[in-house]
Amino acid sequence: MMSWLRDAGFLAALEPEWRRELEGLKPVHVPARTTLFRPGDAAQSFVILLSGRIGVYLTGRNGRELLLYAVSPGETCVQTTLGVLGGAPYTGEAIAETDLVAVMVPPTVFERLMAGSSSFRQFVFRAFAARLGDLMFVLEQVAFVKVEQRLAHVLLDRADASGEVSATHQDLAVAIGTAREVVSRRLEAIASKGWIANERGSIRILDRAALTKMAAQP
Amino acid sequence: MMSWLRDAGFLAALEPEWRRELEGLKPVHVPARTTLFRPGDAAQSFVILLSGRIGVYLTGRNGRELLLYAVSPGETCVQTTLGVLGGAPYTGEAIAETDLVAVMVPPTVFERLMAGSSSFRQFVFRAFAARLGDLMFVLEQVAFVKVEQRLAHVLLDRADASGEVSATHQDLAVAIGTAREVVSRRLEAIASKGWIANERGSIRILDRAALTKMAAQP
DNA sequence: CCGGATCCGGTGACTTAGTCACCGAGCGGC
DNA sequence: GCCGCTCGGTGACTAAGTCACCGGATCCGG
Repeated sequence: MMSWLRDAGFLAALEPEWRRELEGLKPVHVPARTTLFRPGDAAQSFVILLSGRIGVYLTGRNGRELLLYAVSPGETCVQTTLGVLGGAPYTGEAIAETDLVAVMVPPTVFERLMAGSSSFRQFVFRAFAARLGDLMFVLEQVAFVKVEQRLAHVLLDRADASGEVSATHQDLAVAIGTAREVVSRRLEAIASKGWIANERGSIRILDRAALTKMAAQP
Repeated sequence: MMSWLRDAGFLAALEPEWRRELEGLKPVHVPARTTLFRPGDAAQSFVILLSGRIGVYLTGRNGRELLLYAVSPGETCVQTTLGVLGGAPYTGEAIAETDLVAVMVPPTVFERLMAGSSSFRQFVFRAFAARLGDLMFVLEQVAFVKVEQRLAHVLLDRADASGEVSATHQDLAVAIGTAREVVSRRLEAIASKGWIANERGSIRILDRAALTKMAAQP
């Protein structure tokens, strides 16, 4: 049987003596829509995602939600790690958006790897830096950028090759941190300029260039 | 001559053989109001603050600023670390708010300590976790909490024993991520209820209990 | 001690965003 | 076909942010 680590490209530089340590761990499967962590949970392991996608959300007291970042294969859910190693409780809510395959690295193994492998340390720090960057981006958007620009940005970001964005207004509202009604009204305004077309459950982009300009402008 | 490390309580658990490594580093002095890092800077070392205070700010394209967190003695400026170790550019702006004394740990020494000392690793991870927590708090406040509540919160947070808050409206606006005019108007509204008194450059809290309730309510 | 530059705060008018309450159309399952 | 749910639309209102401008307080150099 092939090792998952051999298939995954992201730890290719790992020293051979440490490869074995990781290869011994068996990947776990998780069905879509599972809630992986809730605020206040104490995390138990360092998670490396092999396939699927995890969404990490922040929920306000008013019930509104905000997408913090998505975890893709080869990445790790940093907040859980900090929970284990820094003693902090989990502040976001992680939801499996597809079926998942992931490796759970227990604290003892993690500690050995951090002590022994400089390339593992680099992997971990890069992951931290990337997540912190994601968070800073979201913060900047929410604090300083207008809804219309954030909306244009997320539409471009989520569009497939044909310009189709399959997301409900509610999904988009969570992605940019606003209310559903606001998204509905803005989308209508943009549609009236002929740059997009609204359908039930999806949006079709008609003028990518116009949206790009809209996302960039002050 | 005493070692700075002996005076500082925060790395007391560090193994003796690694203490020497850190004690050899000479603390540097930095005058107040120095800009330590700007967005895009590549950080060169792991910074441990011995005395003074550093403010880390995010600046939007519209010129508005937002206080991300403050670094106190015994803490580290995490973003610079991630810059060194994760290869990410610096996203915030760090300003010395008082005269500073700090130890700059060069990457080579940092790498040795991370490899060899489990208590140093713990120190670093706790620092990361704390900062990530700060960031999540700010994000939640900005995304979901009303200005009036954020304002009450920051006033209580910054008041001295006698209830005096020495900060301009602009300072408060940056602390809660809004515009100066908005702070002025809200403060006036709160003052008209008799809970605070506005003076030039400072606010006196008259009714702590009322503010506390205001900060908590949905 | 004076004059100007700068900092601090106040204000009106307006735009943008968020909230609340409610409705109706589309869609899926039985 | 009917029920119940998701999805989106709307009006009315409040909260927040923006812009332009003003006047008083302070500070500093001469």
